[in-house]
Amino acid sequence: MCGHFAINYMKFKSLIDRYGLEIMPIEEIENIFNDAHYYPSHGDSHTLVPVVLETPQGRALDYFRWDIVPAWWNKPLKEKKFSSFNARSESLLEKASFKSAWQKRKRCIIPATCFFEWPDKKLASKDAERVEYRISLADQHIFSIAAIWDQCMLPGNEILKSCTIITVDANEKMLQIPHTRMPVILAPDAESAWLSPSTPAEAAAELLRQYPAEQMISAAHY
DNA sequence: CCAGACGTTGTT
DNA sequence: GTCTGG
DNA sequence: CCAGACGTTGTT
DNA sequence: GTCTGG
Repeated sequence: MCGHFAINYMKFKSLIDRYGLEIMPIEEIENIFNDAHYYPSHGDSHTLVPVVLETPQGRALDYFRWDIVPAWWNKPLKEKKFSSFNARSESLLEKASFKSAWQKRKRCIIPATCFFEWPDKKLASKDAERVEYRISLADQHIFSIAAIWDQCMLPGNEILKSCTIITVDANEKMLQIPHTRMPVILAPDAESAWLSPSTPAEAAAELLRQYPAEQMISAAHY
C-alpha cells in the first residue's frame, strides 16, 4: 500500500532539471507550493498531486486528482465508493478501473522525496505498532513513483484527469517494517521508456519491479 | 443470466 | 465499458 | 484487520 | 480451524 507520500518544496523547484521539463505551469507551482516545506498527499483525500508526463508538445508537469477515476465514470464523484489510490501491478490488465488506462499507455510519474508506511498490524511486534516509517532513497533525492492516469467526463461536461500509484510486493527493506506492499519506484534509466507513448504496455510491465532494498532508507517518523 | 460493481490494505 | 457475484 | 461464513450453477 | 468479504 502507498497512501501517503511527500515532496520537499525546495527540491520541488529542481523538478525542472530533474525531469527535463519542456512545459510547466509556473503559476500553479507558485500558488500551490508557495510556503510549504512539504507537499504531503493522502490517497483518500482526493487531492491534486504533481505528475510528469509526455505530451505531444513535450515533457510536462501537471496536477491530477489522486485517486484515479476511470474513463467510464459519469456520475457525481461523491458517488464513487471504491478505492483506487493504488493499483496492483498484478491487476492492471484485469481490473475495470485500470485496464483501459493501461492499454492506452496513459503512464506518468509522480515525483516524490519520501513516502510513508505503517507497520502491518498483524505482523508487527507490539512495540512497533504505533510508529509510522518514512522511506527515502540513498541514491536519489527526488525519485519517480510509477503511476497511470485517465480522464473522464463528469456531469456538467467537466473533464477530470486523475492518477493512481502502482504497487508491487514488498522487498526485504519494507518487510522489516513490516509491510507487505510498496509503490513501484522507477530507476532513473527506466523513466524515459516508462513515459514514452511508444513503449507498449508489455514492455512497460517489465519496469514494474521492486526497488533495490539496499538503496532504501527507512526511519521512524514521529 | 443480468444486476451491480468497478479497489487496496489491513492505522491512507 | 467490462467484470463479477449471486 | 476481523467478523462471519464454511456450497453450487449460471436459461433446469 | 481456515477462508473470505467488507
